[in-house]
Amino acid sequence: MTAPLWFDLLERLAAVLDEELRRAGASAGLNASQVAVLRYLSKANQYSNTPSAVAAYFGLTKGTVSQTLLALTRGGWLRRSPDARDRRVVRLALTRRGEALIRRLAGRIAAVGVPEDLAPHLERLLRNWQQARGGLSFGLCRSCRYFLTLEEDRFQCGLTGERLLMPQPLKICREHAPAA
Amino acid sequence: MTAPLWFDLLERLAAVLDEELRRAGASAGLNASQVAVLRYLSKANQYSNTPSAVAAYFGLTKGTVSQTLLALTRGGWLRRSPDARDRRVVRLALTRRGEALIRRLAGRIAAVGVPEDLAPHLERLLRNWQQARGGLSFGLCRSCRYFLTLEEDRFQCGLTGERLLMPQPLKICREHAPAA
DNA sequence: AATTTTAGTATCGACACGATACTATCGAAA
DNA sequence: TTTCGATAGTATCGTGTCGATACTAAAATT
Repeated sequence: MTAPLWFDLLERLAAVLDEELRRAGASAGLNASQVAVLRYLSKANQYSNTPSAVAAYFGLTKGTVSQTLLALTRGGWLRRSPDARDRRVVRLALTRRGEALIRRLAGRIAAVGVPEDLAPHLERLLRNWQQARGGLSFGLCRSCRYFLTLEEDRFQCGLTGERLLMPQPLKICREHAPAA
Repeated sequence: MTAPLWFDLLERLAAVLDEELRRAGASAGLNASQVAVLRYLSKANQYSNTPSAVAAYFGLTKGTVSQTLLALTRGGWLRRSPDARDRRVVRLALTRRGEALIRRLAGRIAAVGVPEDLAPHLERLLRNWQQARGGLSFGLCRSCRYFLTLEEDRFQCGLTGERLLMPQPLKICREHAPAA
């Protein structure tokens, strides 16, 4: 029993990605995990910018994530604020420093020339794999089964009923459900 | 400046992969990094089963890798043996326990149904990215510029001149050079 | 023979990670 | 409305990762 070729290639890509994250954080004294968490939070929508969402995204325990968030907050990369409606919840947002770091990383990545039609293939792989594993999809809000377009530039979440303001539809949602 | 979509998808795939590795090692008391190293060594050819090759593959320092290999050796997952020709070199090989663990992981992955034409896309992405970064490719021996087929089932490395016995051509090589 | 390069180990400190135990808040049921 | 369970999060401990630095030994070069 040997693993399929796509898995071997993905492993190699993951190693390269990890090295990229490590390099991006090195000058700032951050490690790859910390940079990965900042990246996630820079893309998380209003339902997904909490410690438990981070834990679910990376498949880690709340305790582990709590530690990483503590380090990032101490370093001034992250800001924590209490949720207005549910006082158990902590909202996480990047500071200006954090955003600048993520932008620098994005700039380096954007320089990599890549075939046009790649993204759909990666999406298919991700969907199939997640379906086989039965986890959450963490897809883009806009691509969700519950995403509603009321009019031009007016959107709503069919699950919570809340209005979605603009960059939210382009972000990651922990409640994301793929189209049926 | 925002990162391209393929990078976001790859990040998510890497998180899922990491979770898979963590799960595979959990019952054996191994973490994701340790499982990743075992996976690499299960695929490394005769030029690539050494501590420095592991370090280069993952973009880590020799010291870091040395620690991980120590833990794996202590746990009986890995066997170390001196190289005959170069006495500085340590050769690494999985023990039967180590191979069994990797086989179990491969079995779970093989159950994931994936589109047929995926691998070429991943390969293109990997080549482009690595070219942009200027690192080693760690491709399959068989796909190397220096790989020679003498006759049916007789192969040779054009770089070292050595004969390559069979499963070597199917494995990863640290000296791999993509076809021009 | 002297020097440089390469392969690898040893040790330290910061942090990741899971496990366990804990607090606080929310929500539902009696 | 009290009780009870579920949920969000933190605290602490032990093992291991990781980079930095310093080191040994063998090979390659001059």
